[in-house]
Amino acid sequence: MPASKTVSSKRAAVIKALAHPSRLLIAEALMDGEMCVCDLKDLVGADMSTVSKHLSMMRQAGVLVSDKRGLNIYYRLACDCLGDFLRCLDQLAPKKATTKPCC
Amino acid sequence: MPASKTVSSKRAAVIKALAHPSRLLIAEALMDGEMCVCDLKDLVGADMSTVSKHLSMMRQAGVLVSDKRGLNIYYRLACDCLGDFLRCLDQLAPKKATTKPCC
DNA sequence: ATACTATTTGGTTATTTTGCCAAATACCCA
DNA sequence: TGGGTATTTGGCAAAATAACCAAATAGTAT
Repeated sequence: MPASKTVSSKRAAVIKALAHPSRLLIAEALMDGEMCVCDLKDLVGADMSTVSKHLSMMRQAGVLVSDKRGLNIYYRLACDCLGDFLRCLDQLAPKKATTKPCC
Repeated sequence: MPASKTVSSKRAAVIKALAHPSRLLIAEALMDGEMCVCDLKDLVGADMSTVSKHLSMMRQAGVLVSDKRGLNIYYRLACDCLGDFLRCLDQLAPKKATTKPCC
C-alpha cells in the first residue's frame, strides 16, 4: 500500500522536527526523562531564544509535550519509539563523497 | 548515556535525508522493493534532475543503495527499520497552531 | 565508432531555515 | 503591587535548501 503524497508530507513534517543536530540532541536527552528549557539551553549551548524556538517547533509537530510546574516549563518526548529507530540508523554507513578517485 | 553533539549531528544528517515530502515518498515506495529512477520520477512528479538529486543525497546519507542493471539504476532501502518508525510517528497528534484563542 | 537512453551535474533563482538580539509575556513570591 | 525569573515572540541577516533548465556523462546497442 503506497503512501499518498499527503501522508508523506505529514510524516515528513514530523521527521523534520528531528532533523537538526540541536533538535535531535534535545530529543536524545529527553529519552532519559523530562528537562526544563534552561537545562536544555545548557545542553545545546545556544541562545535561549533559539532553543525555545526549536522546542516550540518540536511541540507543534507533536514530538514533544510540555508541562509547566513552578517557574519552569518541562518538556518530554511524546513517544518512545525514537531509541529503536536511532539504533537502526546507527548501523547505516554513509557513502563516501567521492565515487571516482580524487583529482 | 547522553549522546554527544557529534553523534547527534551524524544521526541528524541521516534523518534529514528522510525529512522531505518527496524523499519520504521515495523511501516509502522503496519499502515495497527497488525501483529505477524513471519510475521514481513518475511517482514524485518532479523534474528528473530534482529526483536524481534527492536520490543522490539519500544514498550519500546511507539511507539508500543503488545498483545499475542494463540501462537503469535501481535504488533500494539500506535498512528496513523505517516501517516501524513511521507507524509510531503516525500515532502522534500535531498540536494546534493557536494556543490562545484567535484575535 | 555513432546514436540513443538513463542518469547525473552545473548553475541560477526563489524560498525556507537558523540564530542572535531585543523586547514582550507569564507567572511566582515577597 | 512590584520585582524577579523563566520562557516566548518579533525582527532581521546569514546560511542552507529546493526546483528548474541546460548541458554533461556513462553505458548500451546498432
